[in-house]
Amino acid sequence: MAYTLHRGDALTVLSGLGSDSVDAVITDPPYNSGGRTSGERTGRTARAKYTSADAAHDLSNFPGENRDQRSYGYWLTLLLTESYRATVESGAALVFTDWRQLPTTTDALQAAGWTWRGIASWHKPVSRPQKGRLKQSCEFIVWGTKGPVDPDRHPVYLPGLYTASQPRKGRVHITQKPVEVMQELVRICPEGGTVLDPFTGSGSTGVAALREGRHFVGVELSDHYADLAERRLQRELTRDDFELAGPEE
Amino acid sequence: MAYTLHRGDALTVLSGLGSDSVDAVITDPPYNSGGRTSGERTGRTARAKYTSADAAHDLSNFPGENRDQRSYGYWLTLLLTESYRATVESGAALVFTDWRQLPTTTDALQAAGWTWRGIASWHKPVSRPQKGRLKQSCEFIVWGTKGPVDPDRHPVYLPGLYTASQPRKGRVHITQKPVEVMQELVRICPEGGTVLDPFTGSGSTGVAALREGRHFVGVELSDHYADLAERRLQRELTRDDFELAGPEE
DNA sequence: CCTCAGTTTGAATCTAAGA
DNA sequence: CTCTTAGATTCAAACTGAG
Repeated sequence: MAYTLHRGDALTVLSGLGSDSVDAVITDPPYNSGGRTSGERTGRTARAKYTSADAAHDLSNFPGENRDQRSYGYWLTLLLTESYRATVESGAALVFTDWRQLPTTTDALQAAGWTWRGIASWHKPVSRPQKGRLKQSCEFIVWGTKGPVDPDRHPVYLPGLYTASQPRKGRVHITQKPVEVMQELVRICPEGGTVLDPFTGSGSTGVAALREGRHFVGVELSDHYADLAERRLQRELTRDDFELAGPEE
Repeated sequence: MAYTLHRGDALTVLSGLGSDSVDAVITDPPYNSGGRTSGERTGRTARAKYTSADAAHDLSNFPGENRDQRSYGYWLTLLLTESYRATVESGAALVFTDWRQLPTTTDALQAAGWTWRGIASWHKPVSRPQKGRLKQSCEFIVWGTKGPVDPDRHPVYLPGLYTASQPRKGRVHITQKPVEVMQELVRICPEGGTVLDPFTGSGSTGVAALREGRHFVGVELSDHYADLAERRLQRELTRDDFELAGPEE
């Protein structure tokens, strides 16, 4: 298995990728959510929006959270359009989103040419309860394919609900996804194929891909997170070479 | 506890309901999904769409499944607008939907004046796996309130994920919801308050409301299902009188 | 290696005060 | 007025560390 990590803006890097060069796009774009007013959504940092006021941790901020609603949809469409071009026929796209951006995400996916196939839920057992409300304990995975599903070429059965808490020990990103969830999801890509994640962050998608025998192509804008991802991906390869066992963080 | 069951078209009956007369609207409208083309969606009956050809059960068909996409959204907006009028300030609406109609449902809810508050998931563990795909094992509950949430008047904490299989034994409606899920959801209505369900079907929402100490107002167009619902609701009241314990179906 | 008690915190959400 | 910042809320999972 091998990986490539591009440093730079997702749209710019994607437009340089070859057509039909990846088998699946699995990514967690900035949600651009978190606030009732436009000012609250666009004028605050991700850290200010998404970390509890009483949290003691000191995780780094991440960029891309300052678009208004209209331009968020437009930008996501452009991004998914370039991803579509880079993906082979009958390849899949899996896009994380929260409840607020779910309709925008399904619109963008379809506008970009993908055939929308469904919505899966990621349930986080540890989430803040709210008086007088239903808890927001799920994030969502909007998914689609480039053209028809080809079940014979890649006969995999995946769940529609994933339950896992965010990593706590060794967590390095505010919105870091659990590797065990990503390991299930990367199986939508055929073994030996290539997974693309235009928003690599700390690299959980890549780690999962390598562990499951898929190649990985990532893009990350922030140097801080690109360094982190590089380290985690490198360690994964080394571990692979020496056939070490045992769980990572 | 008491219930009222209106027989007739939901929109017509709702427009006759008094303003601010109910505390929560909890309903499962016809999804109008289940086909990729407009022809597939509108040309087949609900029974043909939602049951396998070899299913042994003999569930009655239900109407309201023949709208095209645009008019489905329009109709749902009208319905939620009338429901909004009938609901007290800070009352809640909980609307079931499948993945295909989710964006239309959040649009309709907001167009009708409700403040959209979130999306909860209902997970059905027993659902058909699909080769090359993520399983569609979740339906969704889009919810909102009429104006601000009033957590002090009604301090309840509800989950964001509900897990239960569709009733199999004793199931009388194609899309019948598990009573245990509905019993959790009706708690969004203050105790002693009134729950409205414009698509009563076999009456699971009403049964749950009565069991949890809420009044119930239902509307059902089909005589077949209205009779069934009437019987189940009546039995619930009788059981209540004699204080019988133990599970139903 | 287990149990048990104690601690921490969440892609939240809202109010009130300050600038 | 608007925009920003600080503070309060609260359940349960997941982790810590002692015995």
